[in-house]
Amino acid sequence: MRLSRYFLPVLRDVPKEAEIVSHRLMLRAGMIRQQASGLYSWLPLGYKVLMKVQKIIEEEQNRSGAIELLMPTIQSADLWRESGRYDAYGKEMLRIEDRHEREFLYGPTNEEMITDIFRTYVKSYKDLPLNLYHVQWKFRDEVRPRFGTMRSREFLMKDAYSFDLTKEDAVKAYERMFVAYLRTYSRMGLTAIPMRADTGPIGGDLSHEWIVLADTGESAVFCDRRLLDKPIPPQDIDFRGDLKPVFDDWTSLYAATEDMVDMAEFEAAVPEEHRVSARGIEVGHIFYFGTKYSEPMKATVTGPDGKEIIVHMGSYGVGPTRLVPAIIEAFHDEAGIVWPVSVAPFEAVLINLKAGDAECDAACTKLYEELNAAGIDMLYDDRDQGAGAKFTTADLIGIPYQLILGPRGLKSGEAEIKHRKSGERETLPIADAVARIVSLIEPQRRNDI
RNA sequence: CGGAGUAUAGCGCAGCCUGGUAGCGCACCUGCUUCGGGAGCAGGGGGUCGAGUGUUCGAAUCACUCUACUCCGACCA
Repeated sequence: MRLSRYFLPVLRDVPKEAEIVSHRLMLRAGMIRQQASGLYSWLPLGYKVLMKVQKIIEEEQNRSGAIELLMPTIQSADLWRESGRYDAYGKEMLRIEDRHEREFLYGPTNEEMITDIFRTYVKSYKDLPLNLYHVQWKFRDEVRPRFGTMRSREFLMKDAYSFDLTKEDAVKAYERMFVAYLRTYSRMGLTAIPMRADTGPIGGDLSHEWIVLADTGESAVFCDRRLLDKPIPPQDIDFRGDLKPVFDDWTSLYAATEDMVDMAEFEAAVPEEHRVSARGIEVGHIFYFGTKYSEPMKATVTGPDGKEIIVHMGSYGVGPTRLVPAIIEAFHDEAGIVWPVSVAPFEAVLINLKAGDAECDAACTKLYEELNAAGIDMLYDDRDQGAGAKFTTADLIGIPYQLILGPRGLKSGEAEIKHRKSGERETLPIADAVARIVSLIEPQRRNDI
C-alpha cells in the first residue's frame, strides 16, 4: 500500500477523552473514531489489525473442529422469552420495536439463537459432538463504556457453542476450546492465563476467564508465575485425542480473579516466590453450563436407545475488538505501538526519504514491488514529507520493520533496516534488503506454532 | 445509577469573571526554498461559539432548561 494513496489520519494531539495508553494510541494512529459513547468506527489501519486478529481466531477455531456460521445481530424477543432471559437480562439489553410493533433486541450474545438452530436440525446422537461459532457484532448497553474499544457498547465477539450428549463429552468439548484458546492468544504474541471464574448470569459450573496481565487491567488477579512460561500446545496436537493432560497441567497451578480468589487458598497453593498479584484484562471467557438453555428450549437428540436426551452445552467467547487494545497495552513504548508481526497492520514499511527525487523513487518502487512479490504485507511511505515525519509515523503506527532508503544510501548502495521493537538498526546492501526483510518476518508470523 | 466536570475550526486550547460582531498552535490550500527524526518563509480558506428560551440597544460571555461527552464509584466480553 502506498501511503500517499491510503487513508491514515494520524493525530499529533491526543483527543482529551482518552485515558489509557491503548485508547490514546488507537486514536493517534488513526485506527478508530468514536461516533458516540461506546460506539466506534474502525478506520482502515485499525480494521486491518482487527481482521488479522479475527483470522487467527477463526483459524484456531476451525483447527479445533468448530464450524463457522453467521447469525444476525437483531433477534426476536420471543426466542429470549423461551429461556427466560428476556426479563432477566435487564437494561443492558437494547430492546427494539419494528414498524409492526414486534419486539426485537440487538443481541448481547447468541445462546438462544444457536440453540434454536440446533434443535431445528439436529435430531440424532450420531451428529454429536457439534461446535458452531460465529464472529458477529454484539451490543450491551453498558452503564459506563470506557477505555475506547476495550469496553465499548457495540463490540465484535467470536462466540462458539458446543453440544454434547453427556457432561463428560461436554467437558471434552471444553478442553478442546481451552487448547484452541491457548494457541489463539499465543499466535497474537500474548500470554493469556486461564483463571477460574464466576459463571455469572450465564450460569453453569465450569468456567475460565482468560486474562492478559497489564497494569491498566480492570480486575485484580492472583496466579502462579510458572503459568507465564508454560509451553503452548503445538499446531499438530490431535483435537480428537485426549486433551485432559493439557487441561490438567494448566489448571493445576493456581490462578483466580478477584471475584473468585481465596487468599488463604492462594497462599497455601503457591510458594511465595511464585506468587503473582497483578492486574489483568479479560480477553475471553469460556463456560460449561449444562442444560441451562437446552432444557427450557427443548434441544434434544434421540439416543442410541431411542430415548430423548437433553444436550449439554458450553459457550466460548473472545472479543477481537477488545483484543486489539489489549495487544497494544502489552506492546507499546513512548514512541507508539510495537505490533507483533502476526497482527501488525503491515509487516514492514518502506520509507522513501526523498519522495519526488527520480532516483529515490525508482529505487524504492523497485524495492516495494519486490517485497510485495515476496509476499510481505508492505506499506510504502512515498509521501512528500520530511524524513522526521515519516519516522515518527512509522514508529507511532508500530510497523515491525522499517526499510529506509534515501539519496545518501542510494549513493553508497546501502539501505537501512530499523527494528521497531529493539530500536536496532542494520545497514546492508540494497540488493540484500528484500531477502533480509523476508528472513526477519517469516519466522515471526506464527502461522505454524 | 449516584458524584464531579466539560462543550469555541479536523485536533489541542485561549477568550467568559468585567457583555460591544471570535483568536492561537497544529492540520488544510497556493507558491518558493527544503529533505536522515513531526522543515522554513510568504500568502490563503475554514467556526449558526452543543441546542433552546430568557435578560439586554447588543450575548461565546449573564440566567434558566435541555442534550451530548468525559472522569470517579457501583456493574460487565
